[in-house]
Amino acid sequence: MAERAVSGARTKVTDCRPSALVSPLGSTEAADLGRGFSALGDEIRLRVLSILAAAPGGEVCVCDLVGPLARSQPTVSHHLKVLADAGLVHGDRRGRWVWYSLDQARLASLRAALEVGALSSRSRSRR
Amino acid sequence: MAERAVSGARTKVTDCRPSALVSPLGSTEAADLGRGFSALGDEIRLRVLSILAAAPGGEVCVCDLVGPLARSQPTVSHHLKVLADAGLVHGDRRGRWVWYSLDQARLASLRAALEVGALSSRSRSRR
DNA sequence: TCGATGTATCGACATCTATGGATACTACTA
DNA sequence: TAGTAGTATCCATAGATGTCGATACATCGA
Repeated sequence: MAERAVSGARTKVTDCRPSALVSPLGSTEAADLGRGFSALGDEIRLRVLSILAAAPGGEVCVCDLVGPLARSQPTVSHHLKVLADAGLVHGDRRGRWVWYSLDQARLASLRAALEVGALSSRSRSRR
Repeated sequence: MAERAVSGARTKVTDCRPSALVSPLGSTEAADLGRGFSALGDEIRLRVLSILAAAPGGEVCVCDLVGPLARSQPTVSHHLKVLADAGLVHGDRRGRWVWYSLDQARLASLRAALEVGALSSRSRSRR
């Protein structure tokens, strides 16, 4: 492989073959994290989470999201489903309304995954 | 609006109008975070970050990614561009090779954004 | 300068996703 | 039992995205 320059100067290199570099993040875990971050990768959904986080009691009725988000009710419902499927929020029906709240554990696990240490080693401390 | 049940019992409610609930996360910031998380929302790209994080010296040559990721060279290049555009990695050409490394500050800022406190209040501590 | 090698870009394609209107479902109320 | 209101699902559509072969670009060595 192309050896790293240990201190500025490169060692003599003639080829660059795929090395024994083993990804410390397995496909399964990467896929799970990917689903979580993918759900976070949308402005509307981030604003939903933000509203939930800021709400007194930590929960918000769907009817209180449609207005601030400036999206149709079906679209808001769709985003809530994406967030729920990703494990980031949880809906609780009470009568006609459904109240959504954050899943802080899931949020914390995604946050933890962004630590360089977590990215590079999953050997121990499986969150 | 549909008032929250303060302690189990709901107060009498007759309607549910959009409230003065103001999203504490502005559209601009949400869009920027969204770009970051969107880049993280892919298995291949997460594995790239993982490999970078685990690499001695914190950097890896593109040629050492194609094999482990089991994707074509153009595809790997595409993903690296997505990560770079999102500010998550940085490429450095040295001769024929390009070495990529993590942008740990960007990673940290995304991680910080996932704290419930950060989600709910951006008033102070603008990271 | 020419050939070889590593990387990025282009082009095309299949798939995924955000969006919202129409509508079904659920629960409250008269 | 209707009628009403809040939410979810269905459907269609436009745009975004992942993938890779072909090819252009950049750099090194002869």
